[in-house]
Amino acid sequence: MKNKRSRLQVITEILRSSVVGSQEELLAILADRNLNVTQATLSRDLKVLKVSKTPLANGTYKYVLPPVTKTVSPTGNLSTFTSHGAVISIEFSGHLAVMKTKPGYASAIAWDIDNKGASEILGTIAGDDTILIIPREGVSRESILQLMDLTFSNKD
Amino acid sequence: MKNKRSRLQVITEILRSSVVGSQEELLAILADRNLNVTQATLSRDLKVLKVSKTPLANGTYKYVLPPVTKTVSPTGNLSTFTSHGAVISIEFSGHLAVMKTKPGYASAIAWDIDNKGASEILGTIAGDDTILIIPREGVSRESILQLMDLTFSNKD
DNA sequence: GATAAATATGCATATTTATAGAAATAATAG
DNA sequence: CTATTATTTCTATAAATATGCATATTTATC
Repeated sequence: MKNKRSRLQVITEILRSSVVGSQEELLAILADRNLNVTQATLSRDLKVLKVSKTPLANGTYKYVLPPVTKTVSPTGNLSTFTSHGAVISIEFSGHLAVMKTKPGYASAIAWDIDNKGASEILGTIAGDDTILIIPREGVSRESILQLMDLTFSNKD
Repeated sequence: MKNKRSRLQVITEILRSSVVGSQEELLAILADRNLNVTQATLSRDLKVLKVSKTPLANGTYKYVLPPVTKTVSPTGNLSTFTSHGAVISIEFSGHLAVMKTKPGYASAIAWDIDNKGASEILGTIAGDDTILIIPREGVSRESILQLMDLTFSNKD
């Protein structure tokens, strides 16, 4: 159907922001948003999204999205920092991105990021091997990754 | 029974070393090792172990163990600092935590936090007396506090 | 356009997983 | 030891999830 892509998007948003313990539950939430599908479809959606069901400390369950860690493999057009292999990973939490680098590299790489002059990025803060990247509002994770010349290599 | 502990141990070993796609399957493997339990018990075991079922790229499923939280390094772990009063406070804003320390301590403590290898924490960035702690998505404030060997003095 | 191929969905149902008791086993107190 | 209490496990079953197949919808090809 036309709306599969957007449904998957909505599902990830829901799972990112709330604790959902069963497909029935998620089904209801989707229905609230006028997304009416059956449990069968949902099961398949979750499979596509690689969402896993995991037990929580409080005795309940939660459907969790796969980590958005992209282990780094540079695209054709290499920036200096990715080609040096100094960037280890980038992962998101909320609208923030955290980039891990080799020890000592963070400041240098952060400088590079800042000096791309990309409007998508509001600013960076670097420690020794960690950079906090603060995107502007409304900037997607994908576009940040693209900006960093990173491609996905999600693993199991 | 007396062998619950060891059974859980065996289960983790199995799950660590092979791809198991259903409880029935795991059940059979356990039976091979003369560990005869019912699926009901297994379901509870997996719940205790916080094992999650996640879709694989090849269209099948796999039971995966939770990320290992590394045990503490011999010297200077976090509780040393917290118990000696170098950590002044920790407070949350959104999903971020900000820890205040005695002047000059921040980097050292941040290093300790990083080196706990806790999967709950995406990264830290330290100044002189302030540490920004970025938890992974979906990680509760409580679990961050626990991780820091801190207890609550108030609400949420 | 028409038609073929590919993709997505629902229905019905099989399969899988979780849980409420009851029963068994172990631990503890007197 | 015996009674009491707590754990662990099982049986039976409920609840949740996955999937085969038929149908609808979209996309590609002519």
